[in-house]
Amino acid sequence: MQAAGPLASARPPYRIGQNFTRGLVWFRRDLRTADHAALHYALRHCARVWCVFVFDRDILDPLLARGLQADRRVEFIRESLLELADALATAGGGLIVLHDHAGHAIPALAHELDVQAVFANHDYAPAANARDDAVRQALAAQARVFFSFKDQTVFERDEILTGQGKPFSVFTPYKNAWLRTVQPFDLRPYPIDPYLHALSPVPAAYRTVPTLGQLGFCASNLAEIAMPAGASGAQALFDEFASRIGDYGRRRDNPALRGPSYLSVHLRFGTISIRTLARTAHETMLRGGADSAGAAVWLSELIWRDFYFMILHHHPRVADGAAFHPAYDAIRWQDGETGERYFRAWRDAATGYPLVDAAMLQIRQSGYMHNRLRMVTASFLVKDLGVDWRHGEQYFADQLNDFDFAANNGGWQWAASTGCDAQPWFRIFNPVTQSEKFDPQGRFIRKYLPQLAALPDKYLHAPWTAPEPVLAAAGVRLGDNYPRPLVQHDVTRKQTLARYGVVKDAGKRGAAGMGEADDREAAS
DNA sequence: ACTGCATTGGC
DNA sequence: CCAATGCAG
Repeated sequence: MQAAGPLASARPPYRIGQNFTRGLVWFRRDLRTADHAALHYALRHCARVWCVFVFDRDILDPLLARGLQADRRVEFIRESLLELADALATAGGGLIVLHDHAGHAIPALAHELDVQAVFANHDYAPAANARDDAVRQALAAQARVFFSFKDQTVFERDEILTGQGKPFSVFTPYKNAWLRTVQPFDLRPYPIDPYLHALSPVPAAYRTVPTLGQLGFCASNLAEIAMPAGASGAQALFDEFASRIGDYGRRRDNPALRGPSYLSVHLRFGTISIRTLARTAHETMLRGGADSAGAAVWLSELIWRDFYFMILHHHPRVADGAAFHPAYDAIRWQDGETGERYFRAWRDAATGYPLVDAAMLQIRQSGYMHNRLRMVTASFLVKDLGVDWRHGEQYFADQLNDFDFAANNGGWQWAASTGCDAQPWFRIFNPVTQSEKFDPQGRFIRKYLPQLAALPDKYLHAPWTAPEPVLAAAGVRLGDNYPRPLVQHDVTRKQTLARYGVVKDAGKRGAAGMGEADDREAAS
C-alpha cells in the first residue's frame, strides 16, 4: 500500500522539519479557525499563509446530475464558509473560494501563489484519499510538498490496536482500549491565535463566495429547520448541550425529547473540533458527579465515530458496496417489482407502521433522523421488507445533513447484520415494540402524522389493531388517510430468518467460491 | 442460533 | 503458546 504522505504514519505532535516562506491551507471538512491541525502547522511553519476552499465539481456535479438541486448540505457549507471567510479576513487573511475540480484546482492555485507547501487534514474515505494522492503527486511534480494531519478523529488508523497488534473489529474492546489510551494531550486544542500574524491578505477578486445559483443549486429549507450553520452555530448548540449532558444517557433513546446534541452535522463539516467535544465529555466523565454517567454515554458515541473511520481505513472495499462479511453478499434480497414497491413505500413514509413513517418524514423534511430511528427504519427496510441494505444506505447518503460515508455504511451494515460488530442476524426489531418502548406517549408519531393524533396511545403504534369505531372516532381511515400495514411483521420476520439462514448454511458448507475464504473456516 | 475479543488454565 | 470458556453486539 502506498504511503499516504510524509506524515501519514506519524502521531502528533508532528515534526515538519523545515520552514517555508509561503504555504497554503486547503479547507475541506474542517470549516473553522479554532483548534485546527492543518492551520496550526501552516501558520507555525510558513512566513505567509493563504487559505482555500474548493466547491469540488467531482462531488457536486453528480448530485446535480441526479436531480438533487436543493441540497441542505451545500447550503450549510456555503453559510459556514461565509463565517469562515469573515473570521480569516478579521484575522488579517482571507479565504479563496473556488468552484472547480479540486484535483487540478489545488495544484494550479499552488503554482499561481508559488507556495512551497500545502497543508490539509486527512480524510478516511477511499475517494478522498485517491483525490489527495493525486494532488500530492501533482504538487510533487512541481517540487511542492503536501502535508496532511489527523484532525477529525481523536485516534485513527493504527493508533488503537489489540494486544496482538491488530486493528479491532468489535466496538466494546476497542472503546476500552481507546479509554485506556487517551491522555489530556490527545484532546488538547491546537493553538491558532498566537500565530495568526502569518495569514496573508487575499485580493478581493478571489474572495467571493459563489451563490447557490452560481453553483447550480437552489435554496433548500435549511433556514426553516433551525439548524444554525458555521462555527457560531456549532458553539451555540454545544453550549446548550453541555448544560444537559448529564441527561444524555436517560433521554437519548426517546425521539420526542431533546436528548441528543444535534452536533453531528457540525462534526461532519468540522465547524467544531472533535477534541473540543471529546475533552468536555472526558473531563465531565472523570470528574464524577451527576453529569458523569451521561457524559460517558455521549463519549461512547464519539468513540463510535473514531471506530467507524478506523474500520473504513482498514477495509476500504466496503466503499465499493461490499458487505464487511463477504458471505452475506450471497443473500437474495427482495428485488424486482415488489422490491421497488417496498422501497418506495419505505422512502415515502407509507409503510403503515407509524414510527417508521414518522421517522421517514423527519429525514425528508429536515435532513436529520434521530439515531434510534435510524436503527428502526434500517431494520424495517432490511428485515421486514427484505430490501438490500445498500438502497437504504444510498437514500440516507442523499438525505442526511450529517452524512458521512464511514458512519452511514457502518450503521447500515450493523442493522443488516453484514458488518463488523453487527447485531446478530437473527435479531429483528419489532417495529411496534420499538414504538411502544421509545415513543410511549406517541409524541413523536403525532408530530409527524397528525392524521393519527386522535388515536388513543394504545392503538397509535399499530392502528390496524384498533376497533373500527375507535378509528372512526379518531378520523382515521385506513387505506385512505393512512396506509394499512405494507407487510405483516410476524410473516416477514420468518422470511428474513430463512433468507439469512441460507447464508449460514452456505458458510457451514465452506466458503469455496466466495473468493474471500476465512482462515478459521479453512482451518476447521 | 453467529462472531470476535479477553481471560483462563492447560501445556 | 494454545484451546476452551465467558461475554457481548
